[in-house]
Amino acid sequence: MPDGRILVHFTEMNQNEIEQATGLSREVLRKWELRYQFPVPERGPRGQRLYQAKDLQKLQLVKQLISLGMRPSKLIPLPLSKLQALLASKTESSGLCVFDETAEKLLGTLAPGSAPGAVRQYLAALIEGEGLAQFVEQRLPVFNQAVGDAWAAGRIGAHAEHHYTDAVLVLVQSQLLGLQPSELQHRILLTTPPGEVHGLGLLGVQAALTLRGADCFSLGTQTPVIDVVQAVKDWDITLVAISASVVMRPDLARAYAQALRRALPKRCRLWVGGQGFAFLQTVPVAGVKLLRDTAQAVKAWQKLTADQSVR
Amino acid sequence: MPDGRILVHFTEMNQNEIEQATGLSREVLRKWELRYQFPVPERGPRGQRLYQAKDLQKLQLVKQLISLGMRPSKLIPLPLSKLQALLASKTESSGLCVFDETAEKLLGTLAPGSAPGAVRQYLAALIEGEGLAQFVEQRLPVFNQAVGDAWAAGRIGAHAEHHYTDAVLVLVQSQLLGLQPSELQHRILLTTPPGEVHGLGLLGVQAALTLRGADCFSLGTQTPVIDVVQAVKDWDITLVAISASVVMRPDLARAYAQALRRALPKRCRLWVGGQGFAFLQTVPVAGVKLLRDTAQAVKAWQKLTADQSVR
DNA sequence: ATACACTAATTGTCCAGGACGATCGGCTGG
DNA sequence: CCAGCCGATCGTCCTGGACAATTAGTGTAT
Repeated sequence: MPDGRILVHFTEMNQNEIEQATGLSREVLRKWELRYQFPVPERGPRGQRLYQAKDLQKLQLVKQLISLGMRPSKLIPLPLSKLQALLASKTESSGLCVFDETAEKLLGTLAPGSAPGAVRQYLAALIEGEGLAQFVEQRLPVFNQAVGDAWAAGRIGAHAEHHYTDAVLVLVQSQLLGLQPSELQHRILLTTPPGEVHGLGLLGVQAALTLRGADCFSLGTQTPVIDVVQAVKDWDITLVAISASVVMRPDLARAYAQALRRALPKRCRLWVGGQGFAFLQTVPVAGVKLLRDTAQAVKAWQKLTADQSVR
Repeated sequence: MPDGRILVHFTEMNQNEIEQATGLSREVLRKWELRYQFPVPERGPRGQRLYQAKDLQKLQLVKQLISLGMRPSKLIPLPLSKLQALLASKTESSGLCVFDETAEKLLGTLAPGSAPGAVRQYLAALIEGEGLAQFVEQRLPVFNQAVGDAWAAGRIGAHAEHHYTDAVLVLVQSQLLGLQPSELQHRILLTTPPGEVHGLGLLGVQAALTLRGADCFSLGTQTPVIDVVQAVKDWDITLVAISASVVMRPDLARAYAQALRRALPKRCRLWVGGQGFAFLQTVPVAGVKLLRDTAQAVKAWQKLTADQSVR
């Protein structure tokens, strides 16, 4: 039985590693060090910062709380225990934690100590039982939220989240393989902005639309504007769908949407979705359609195809 | 018919965009500007650098040539045409360009102007015809190389490469779905270092080993050391396989391997492969096994299981 | 008391210029 | 022809400062 807390093997990490582990840039960490005296790293022989593994957890907690709307200056002076308490109260109060029996079972298959193949088995059984459409539109959004929350709350590790992602991807994609598009007036291109590694939201849309006969092509995650544009020109794409999760910084998401809209041909539609684009609801960008969830995407797709058939 | 060269829509990009499009960091670009007077960006109202789209191609070319072993100071002063000529001669002379009829056909399905679904159809037919094992071990390495070269030579766009990756991933993964592991003495964890986005090499190994009864789990790409360690503890992994492509910087690859070896339990084996780890052949790291290709991985796996059965 | 405008503090990003270690290339002597 | 040395190259990290954008706080008018 692993105890899940054996990180003490290496006590020092250079800023490259800390950047990868926390998602906080060098520059931000340096400013924090100057302004709040945390984290104060050791120094190597040439004066390089050597961050200590013991600071890692606090940094991760602080980052999560910031993404929940709190301010760095209030958070960083707090001790670890306070931060954990804060996070717990925040995740509960915000109604984010969904109470769903199926989702709870899923989290059980991801919890430390469970077999690594359990998730896939569980998901496969679920798809088998209720069908892909039901799974993609009803279950998947709840599951994704639940897994994200469980990770944020520390209930499951980052590796478990990746493992869940992998399982969903494999299962859903293989189900989609056999389907033939019936609606040939549109070609849909799907991807996420650079920096956004979460592709599951997109997968949900792809599955839902493919089930309704759409002709979808995925570029995977993190496609620069310029490559999206190339693909659109090359393949005569008529609809681009972009997804971004909460972890995407809103200003970067907005910049991406604007740059893309500017660079795409006018006749190509641009749909964006996911919590990373939620801000568009208050401040829309011309020519960019915001979709709150998979269901809305399906609706929009049905409307689109209906309109075009009439003509 | 798209002409593939319509990038003039937006002429200025901030350093965030240029970083994503070229893969060159802010700092490197600034040093180049100081040392070689290229690229010299426009400046925004606050003095920020606004890189021009016209410099993009040259930067990409220079980067490719550097990765082929040339020096920046020799390359950057050259005009675009010289760089293109250099790249052409380099890719030809280095024997990298494989002459393989099947690979040529594959590239045909990826070339500008061809239908976006063609790759998947072609690959599916190939797998159907010759079986997964043959495809994974014989075709895939050649294909990956060919696609990578074609991208480097500008024959296909970055989007086409992503599309190829997506197609292979979906097809192979769905084929693997039905297989049950028969060799239960080892659990294998597969991933790539942070910064390495190419997961196809790994997929090849995963497929080859799964076909031989191994129990493989993929964490996707770009897993920080700390998360790999967590997964190993959590799931009682006994073998970790890491892959890195040419684009991975050797020093970072080495640092990753060393950090991982240090942090992993002793009883957990560590295998690395791909061109990104080729340098290990001359300067090995203790406790890290280098595998040149999928075939060698298969061999090592067979040896491992044979040894263990004897006991 | 509530709404609103306006000022002050916070915070992330960018800039300039410098230092340094690792690597590369060429030169020299054997 | 080759090993070893030395200078040039090149990417990374450092410091310290400026600034815009956002947020928080204060005061005023209705």
